[in-house]
Amino acid sequence: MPELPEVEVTRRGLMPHVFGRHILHARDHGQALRYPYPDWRILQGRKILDIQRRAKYLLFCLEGDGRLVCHLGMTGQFRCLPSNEEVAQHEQVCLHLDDGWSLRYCDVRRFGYMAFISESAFSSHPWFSHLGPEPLSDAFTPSWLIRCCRGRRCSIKHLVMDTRIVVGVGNIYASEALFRSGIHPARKAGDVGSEALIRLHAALREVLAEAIRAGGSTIRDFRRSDGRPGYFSHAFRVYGREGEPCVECGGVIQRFKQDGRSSFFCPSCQT
DNA sequence: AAATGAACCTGTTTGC
DNA sequence: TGCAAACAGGTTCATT
Repeated sequence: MPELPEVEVTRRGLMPHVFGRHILHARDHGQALRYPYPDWRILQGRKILDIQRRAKYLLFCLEGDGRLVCHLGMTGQFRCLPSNEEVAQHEQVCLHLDDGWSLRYCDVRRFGYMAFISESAFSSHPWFSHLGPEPLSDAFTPSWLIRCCRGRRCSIKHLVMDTRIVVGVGNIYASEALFRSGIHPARKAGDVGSEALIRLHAALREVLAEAIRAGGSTIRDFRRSDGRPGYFSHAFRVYGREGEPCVECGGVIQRFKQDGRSSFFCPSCQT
């Protein structure tokens, strides 16, 4: 489900609830996520100093050493509920806080995962050691994107979804950014000219930033931590719009299968 | 090196 | 109406 904007919106929504709170205790409800759970005892009594985001990971930074790292997979979401409220639908993990509220991790498909990672192990951890730049940071530059594309025969869509190139871009925002920059998703990355790549670089930042401002995209499952949906799905120009008219030229948006998932594009605006 | 497919799960939508 | 197939926003692993 969640691409960078949805994870960032979740992070911002959770911050006021958890900042400075101590974790009384944490537990799971027995159903496994993608990987085994951490030993919850390590969180007991710890103070939450910050929530950071790297790529699509949420990082709960704790007083003392280490962070609780969470990935939402396809359908994961965090909710804040009063501790005396019963287990939420599809709730997998509950962190009880010291103010009578608790943080519930809910995940229908259970593709998400969590781990406790100490500071010393963090940067060399396989989930983090090969990640490319954050798309909204200064580290992500047009020239970096151009260099990454040089000589590459994979499709441009595949390339922008490769976390070694740039993080946080999934199927929706890749499609939207390629539309905005007028590039066909199946074009070979090495064949895309630098002017188009400069447009793509700008479009990626634009579309991600706009989506964060709109509270993310809710297609079906995504909810912010307060339960509200995200509104960016109304701003989709190609994603999920097969057969509908292009907002630019009035042509018909098409869909095709690429890397096992749907790609949407306008055949006259994207070449 | 790079492309493809399967796997992890459940729920919803689509088509016959 | 009922049932089966297809599909869903992510990542990793194995196979061509």
